[in-house]
Amino acid sequence: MKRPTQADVAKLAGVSRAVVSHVLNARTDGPITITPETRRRVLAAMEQLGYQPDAAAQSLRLGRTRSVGVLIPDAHNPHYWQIVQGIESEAQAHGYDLFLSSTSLDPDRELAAVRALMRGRIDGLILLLTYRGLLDPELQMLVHTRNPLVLVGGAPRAECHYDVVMTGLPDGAAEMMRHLIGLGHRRIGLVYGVAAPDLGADRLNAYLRELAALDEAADDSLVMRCGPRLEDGYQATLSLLDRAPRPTAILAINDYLALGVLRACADRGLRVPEDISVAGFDDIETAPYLVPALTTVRTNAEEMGRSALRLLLARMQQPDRVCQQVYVPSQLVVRGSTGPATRRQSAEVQLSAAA
Amino acid sequence: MKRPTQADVAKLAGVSRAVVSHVLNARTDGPITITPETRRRVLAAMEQLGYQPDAAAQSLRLGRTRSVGVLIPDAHNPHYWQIVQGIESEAQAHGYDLFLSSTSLDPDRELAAVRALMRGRIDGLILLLTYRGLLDPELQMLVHTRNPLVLVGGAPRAECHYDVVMTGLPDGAAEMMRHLIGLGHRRIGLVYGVAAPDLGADRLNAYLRELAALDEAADDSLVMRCGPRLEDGYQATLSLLDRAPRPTAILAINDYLALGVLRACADRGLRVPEDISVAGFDDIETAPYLVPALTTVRTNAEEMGRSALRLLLARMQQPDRVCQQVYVPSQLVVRGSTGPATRRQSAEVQLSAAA
DNA sequence: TTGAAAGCGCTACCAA
DNA sequence: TTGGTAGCGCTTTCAA
Repeated sequence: MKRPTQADVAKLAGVSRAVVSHVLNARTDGPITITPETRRRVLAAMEQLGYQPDAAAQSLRLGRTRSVGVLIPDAHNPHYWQIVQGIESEAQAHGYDLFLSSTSLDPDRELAAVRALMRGRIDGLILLLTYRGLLDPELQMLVHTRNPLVLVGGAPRAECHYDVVMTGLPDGAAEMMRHLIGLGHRRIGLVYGVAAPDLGADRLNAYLRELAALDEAADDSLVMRCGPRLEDGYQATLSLLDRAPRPTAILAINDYLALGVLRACADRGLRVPEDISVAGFDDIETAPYLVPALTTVRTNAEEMGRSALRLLLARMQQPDRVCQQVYVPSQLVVRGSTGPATRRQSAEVQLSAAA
Repeated sequence: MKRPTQADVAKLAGVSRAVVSHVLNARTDGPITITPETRRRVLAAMEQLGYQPDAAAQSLRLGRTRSVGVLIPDAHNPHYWQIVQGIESEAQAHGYDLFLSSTSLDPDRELAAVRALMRGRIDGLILLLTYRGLLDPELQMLVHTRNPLVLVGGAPRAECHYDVVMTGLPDGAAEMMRHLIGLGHRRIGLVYGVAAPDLGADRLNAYLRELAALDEAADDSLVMRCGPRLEDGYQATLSLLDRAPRPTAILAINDYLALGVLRACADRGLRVPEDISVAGFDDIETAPYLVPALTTVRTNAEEMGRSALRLLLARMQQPDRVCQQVYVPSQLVVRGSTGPATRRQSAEVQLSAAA
């Protein structure tokens, strides 16, 4: 009841194991030639036995596994799943399998994934976002030992130590701020719900810069730092809404948290966008179907995933090539959740402040 | 610049390769004993060289990989990701890695995953939902060749050929129907958006049964069959809403599609739940944060995932054990998206029918 | 208490 | 055109 091996196939077909291997790998390019008849017999024998080459033996022999690992930081946010999907489809297209591991920014889990790489379990690793636990020195060590590695979503940096897929979020966030400011919003809250302090730095910086461009004295008092869970975003928004004067617009660090923001606004009896504007980042698949449809910055998650895998494959084929930073642009998508800051809205704010 | 092997460690520590292996596997149970001093030297050598055992060699030798595969049918629906998360966390807890593959019910991709199992790439396979491509005979063949296999979400069946995690959706769907009927709804639409005809059979049957209990002459004219995409659900709902008389409630086959339903209602100017009630299935994480919060049937996705992995592990340890069907109960969760079918609502229906 | 060696299944080099 | 065979890195049995 054991799995059949090449030897079994060879015996049944009346040839040597080497021939079976050659037939299997279609080694007709070099000096090897197999009689069509022999070939047919071998294939028939494989079919009859239900033979499948053993992956472990192949990996051991060839020194590669045809599989890549992916590490995601937050298994709840659908945005990451979208990136994984891009990676997965591209991997499948190239005949690679995907190892998936989720860390909640847990250094132990990250280390486990890195070890999987170093144990030859996977041929390369894709990290979504930058990690606290996996600091630059460790990453550089990996690269130094010539382990293929791609970072997705890292900020662009002067020195390039490993391949990176960058988002256009910094530009997109600036565009978003100008959109809101253009609508007359001045008190714009930011629900900064991230698992690690600098995971949304790109958007935070754009937010602060655009506000400062408007008013030298702008501060970050409307930035609500909170955790990455939906409930965190919800609670953060509630306390933002209870400020006086109340913000006229709220920006969530991503679309996922924007759901919590919308809920909080509803619970305070505020209509979106008439009473308050709400927007997010990522353009998750459900964003256009929300009521109201969510204004956001599209980051093209699937494309990022595909780019990451392509980068990884290129690195695997050519370990010494100069490292690359691929830029996947983002763009503002205006939908129904943002609208003008009206006079009436300001009046309401005065009232609630007085109350 | 190659990875260090046990031989390198042995040489550096001045012992034989066998000793390294023993130290590595903490083989202190049997007749083997290693001097603490030797042990220390070996560990130091491993540390110094950054030694990691080679996974392929271990798999080849041991005949197992400590990894399991998961096949998901629809990478868009967040419900499946929730199940994957449950599988992943349980797998991690048991030291197993996870191979992920998504098929859009594509038989080729399913076959590829099954082959991965048969090639010894993974120790076991978890299939989310039943498949068109992978019909019973094939599955039984797999089981017959003693390949560990678990199905998640299959309907309960009399003969049990493989381990299954069942949902309580049939009961939950009946409960949901009684909830709507109790609110006075009679014309209840069903947006049946599935990738394969019978993937929602449990809910469809409950729907039809409860309607028939109410009115012998009930038919399925309010069942809108459509694809599994958000846009499909949206379009299906639009045509449902344009019926006269219009349904007073719409049930989506899952929460994901319910988003499309909510959007369609909004686009037709209908308020939920005042003008029309909407509900779904699964209780995806965002369901309580939608506006209005979604009434649904909770299926406990993470628990299903964890159960599936436990079942798989048990099967792997004991290939001959009698096959099991684990039941993960579901329960109705009433939130804001469902409300009474009011008289006014009926009047409106008349009006729109007349118009 | 430690070492030698077989062999897991495969690929690829070399000889015939 | 086909067959013999070394060896990938590891575990484990047996001998010393």
